[in-house]
Amino acid sequence: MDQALPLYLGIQRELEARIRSGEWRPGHRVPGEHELLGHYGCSRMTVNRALSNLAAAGLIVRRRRSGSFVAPPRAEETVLAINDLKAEVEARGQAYRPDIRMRRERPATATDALRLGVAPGTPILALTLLHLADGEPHALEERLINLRVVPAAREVSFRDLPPGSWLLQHVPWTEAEHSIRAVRADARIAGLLRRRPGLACLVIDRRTLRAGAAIACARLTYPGDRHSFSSRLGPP
Amino acid sequence: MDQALPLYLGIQRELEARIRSGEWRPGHRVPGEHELLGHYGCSRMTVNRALSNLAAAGLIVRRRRSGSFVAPPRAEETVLAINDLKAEVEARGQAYRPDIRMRRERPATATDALRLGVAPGTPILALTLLHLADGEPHALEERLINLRVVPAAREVSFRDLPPGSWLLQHVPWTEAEHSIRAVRADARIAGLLRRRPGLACLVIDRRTLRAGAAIACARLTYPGDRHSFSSRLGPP
DNA sequence: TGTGCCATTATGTCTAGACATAATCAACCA
DNA sequence: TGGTTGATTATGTCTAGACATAATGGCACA
Repeated sequence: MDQALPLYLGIQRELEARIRSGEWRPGHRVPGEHELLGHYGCSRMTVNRALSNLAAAGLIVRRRRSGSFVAPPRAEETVLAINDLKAEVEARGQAYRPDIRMRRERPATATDALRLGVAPGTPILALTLLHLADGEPHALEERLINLRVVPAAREVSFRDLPPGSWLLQHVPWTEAEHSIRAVRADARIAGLLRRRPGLACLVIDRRTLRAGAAIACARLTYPGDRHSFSSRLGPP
Repeated sequence: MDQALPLYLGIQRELEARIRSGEWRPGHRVPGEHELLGHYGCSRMTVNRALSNLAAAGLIVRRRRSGSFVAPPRAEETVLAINDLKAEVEARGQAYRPDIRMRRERPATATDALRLGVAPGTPILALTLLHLADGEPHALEERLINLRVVPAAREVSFRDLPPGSWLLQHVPWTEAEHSIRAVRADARIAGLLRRRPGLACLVIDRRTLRAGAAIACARLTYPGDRHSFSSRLGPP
């Protein structure tokens, strides 16, 4: 009963099941290509593809002359999908509106330079804006854009499309750095978010680069009483 | 000057560069297999591999009869590598010691059942422990283990190997759920972490499952003044 | 007793074909 | 005009070979 499942995928899943179930523990020797092609009666390219995919997924380690072995368990990883904020709010069924509180074009100060990772004096665009969901502050964004890399940002109002979404659509990035931490809202942050000072907030710092050059950075501050990030990992 | 770079990888990188640089925008038609094999003078399997890899990486979308196209930009994703805490502390060059503050075997209460996702009454092991780095509280862990799935946990002291590391090594998981948020430390949490109440803390809830059955869940509370999670995404 | 070299082995890459499948377009017939 | 059919096209999978490469172990030679 061939249910149109490609042969290489069938082999791949069968091996994967044995590893995930714990039947084959880390370090266990996986049958080699010759054993598998004998078992399944297919060509070497086909079992090679199955094994290569498992190796690419980090489930096995392949070594010449020795064979393939179940890889040690990988460190647990959380994948946080951070959509742009417009999509994030609209996904919750709320009306989105950005509220630009500050917009300034200037040479990078020492602080800017440190945050963005450019030389002081580099022309930048600094923005502070509130992301409103049904009129209520959803998050505060403090953004710096490197105008040397993205001069076109000078001409954009960001009144409809927030800078995160705009950049995502106009400037491809190759690397991104993130850091997530918890802080207490100081008076300024609390005022902007219309909360009491001292509220615990989730702060995400993101810096995107292309070919080593900093494109932009953003600090997103979410009121902790309103927000959490969730994710689910594993085979769908 | 062939620097031993496999042909398929060379093609793959060349195409990838054009996409990442923005030269080919989303929706742009990527040269098909026949065009590429004419250009590179290699067989179809080789260019197919390059294109398949790009499709697997989400950079292009392949459609029969139509061709291959640059994929729309993916939503930004943050990958948080959450190592087990012992490794996390030792990576910082500090001495790690777990301090078990509570350990109780009991049928799941209504609260437990909700957190872990099992039926009330299911036998569980509840643990509260402090992860100490050089004697200072690094994080608080409140863990529930489903003894129906992992009965062996009954016999483990967790005094050397904390439960997170033990489970990682002994029970393979297939799915994991995470949620990250910021909260203010209440009196109990603050006392355990030896901080002032009201401190902003990062709270990570993690639930691991195998084949739909809950294995364990953990709530990790990090004092916000000591900790942040970082990650870097992109080609190595 | 080393030490360098060679044969063995398993994986890594690649070729030149093959048939299958899905989507699309155009021609055809009602 | 509208729906059906068939040809075309690009991708998807697969085969049976090939040579390359890295690691290992043993053998021979000094």
